[in-house]
Amino acid sequence: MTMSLTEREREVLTTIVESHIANAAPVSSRSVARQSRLDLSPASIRGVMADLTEAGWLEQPHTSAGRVPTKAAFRFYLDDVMRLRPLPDQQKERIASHLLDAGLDVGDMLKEASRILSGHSLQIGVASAPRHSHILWKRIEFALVKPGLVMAVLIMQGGLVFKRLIAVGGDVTPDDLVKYGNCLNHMFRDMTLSQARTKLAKEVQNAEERINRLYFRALALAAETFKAEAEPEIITDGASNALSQPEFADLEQIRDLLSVLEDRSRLLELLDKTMDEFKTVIIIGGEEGADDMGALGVISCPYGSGDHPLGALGVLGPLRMDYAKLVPVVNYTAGILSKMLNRRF
Amino acid sequence: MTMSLTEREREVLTTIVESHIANAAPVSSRSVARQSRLDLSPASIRGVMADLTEAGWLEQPHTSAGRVPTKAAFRFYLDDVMRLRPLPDQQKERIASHLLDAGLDVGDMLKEASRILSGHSLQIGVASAPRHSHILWKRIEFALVKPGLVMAVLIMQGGLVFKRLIAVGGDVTPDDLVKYGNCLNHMFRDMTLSQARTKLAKEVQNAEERINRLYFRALALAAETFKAEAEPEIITDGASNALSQPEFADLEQIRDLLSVLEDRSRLLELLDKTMDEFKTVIIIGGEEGADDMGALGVISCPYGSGDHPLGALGVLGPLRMDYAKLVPVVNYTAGILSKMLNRRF
DNA sequence: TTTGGCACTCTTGAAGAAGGAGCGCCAGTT
DNA sequence: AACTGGCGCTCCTTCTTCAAGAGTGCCAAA
Repeated sequence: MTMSLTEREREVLTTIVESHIANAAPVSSRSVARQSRLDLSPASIRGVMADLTEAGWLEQPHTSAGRVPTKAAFRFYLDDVMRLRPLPDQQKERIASHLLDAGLDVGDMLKEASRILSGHSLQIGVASAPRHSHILWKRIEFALVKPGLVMAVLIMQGGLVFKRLIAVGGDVTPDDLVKYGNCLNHMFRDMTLSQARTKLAKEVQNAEERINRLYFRALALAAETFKAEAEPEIITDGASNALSQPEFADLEQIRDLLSVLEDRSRLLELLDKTMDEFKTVIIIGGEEGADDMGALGVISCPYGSGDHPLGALGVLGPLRMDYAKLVPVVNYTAGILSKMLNRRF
Repeated sequence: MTMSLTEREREVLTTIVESHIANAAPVSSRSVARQSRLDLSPASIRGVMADLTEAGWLEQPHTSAGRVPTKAAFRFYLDDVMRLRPLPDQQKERIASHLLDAGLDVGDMLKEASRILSGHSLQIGVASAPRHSHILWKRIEFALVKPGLVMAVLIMQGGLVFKRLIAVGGDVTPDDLVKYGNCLNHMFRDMTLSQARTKLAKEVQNAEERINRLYFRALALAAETFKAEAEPEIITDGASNALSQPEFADLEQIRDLLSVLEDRSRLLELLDKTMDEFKTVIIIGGEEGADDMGALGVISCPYGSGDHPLGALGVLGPLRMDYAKLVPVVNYTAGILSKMLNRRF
């Protein structure tokens, strides 16, 4: 399976993968003979297919069926063979105009993006909100909702907002709050939220109330603000239309899909993978860290401002997706989204 | 079907509905004879069942199968017969403690509530965020994110927050913003958002920039804030565990469910029904305005502060649910949630 | 009015038969 | 040595048949 393929094997394997992607069915030697550039009879193809099967690139559902590509074959196809089909201008325009209509709010943009992705793929569109590990602290403000109850509003890069209610002593005045805010803003401005969280934890340990009461109080407020688990916000769209795909005739598959869809934190991990590399990544079920996601695949691409990524978006579907078409769709959508975010600074 | 039932028919129909709820299968005359209080032979029961079938209360999947209750029968059972089973104290405690752990944020509470509901029902838990038509304006604040970009934060009753980015002229100063805020707060305080929206529309028409520039500018900002469609925020949980229910062996049913689940605005309409009446309501697929939701049912109960409802929560599942158990669960959860919200004022 | 009995219908599962798709292998051809 | 046509084999799929079982509908007797 690691051994290299002859030119002929390459061609056969590629043909099989593409045919399977197009038809969702096992591929026979006859149809390979017809479709491939090779000018060989089915009998000759059969020989090649037998070799490929033995080497782990193909599988036979049963003795007299055609062959189905294994995950390894998909990986090979994705990495070594696939030529992306450039996105027609018309589609680009449609994507861009829909996305631009979504408004200024990042949440709305992401919703629209996953709707677009699901529409173009007939699969499931997914997107992760800007991650705390990548987004910068701009300003925190506190507002006294009523005596003893403070609303903390953390404004981040790009106008992203995180809010939280905090119970405090009844003696806190609006003036105090302004001071606390200033203090914290001075300390954390332009850190990522994760950095801020770490620094905060250290400072809280060291600070002593007696020495600097203001400082101490401010830290306590910030700590409360951060108390909430960084909620893994993931937006998805199109689960019901994905069910029309033939692979989901099987209940087991549906269950896999829904459980992936509901376990947001797992989905988040997948999307995060892209961000480390800052490029489009395709993850196949069963591979490195993506076990327990059955025969599903994810195309995921980070979006962000200029040189650093904020979150990721992509398409979730069965292994058998039209990657050559969808990767450019995902890329383009991520690109437009990034531009929109950048323009706001 | 509108004609009234004899005592005997009532008893038979009730037995059939309950048996079908418990077993998810057609009910035979034999089992009715065994289960019902009536001391009759299967043959006699058969007569009654034939009558009920003719009158539209029962259906036969095929000639020699037992009978299945129609939607009308469910409606009859729910309205006239069902005795709610009181919730054991132990479960009450579990629900309350989970909900209390969720924190101060309304969004978190609702997430936890729908998780609880799905856990207790093995169906899908749903909840709608406080509706704009029912929630009161407390205070709006504007913050200048950078020149030309304003963040509007609308604080509502109970610390609920709605935020929005607005592009403005570059000459707006923080001082201006404070003034605008004061002006608007004075005008709209303690109105519901819907009322505020209506009033706003009127004022904008009448106001003339020349006469009162401040006033005009403030209104314009508020109008921008409200521009976003009141996004129908619906929280759901448990879609994948609901698939273990026998009714979802059928692909068609699954598709129904997922499409209801994805069309948030339709789901919202359903939940809104409850709020008008301010009591627990059970809606059955195909009934008044709930067509196109197939053979699904919703139990929904409003939550809110004291005398006026804010939103609703409940359980979504197949027609065949254990309503007698679940209605109290939903009620109790809504009650606790309401208490938690009230305590914050 | 109720009930036991019986014929009838329809589902379900198993078992077989026919048809077809596709492979493996081999012997003959290029 | 590489390729190919041909043939037998395997396995899936569909259809049919058959028997068993569940449940009804109806009738005649209690």
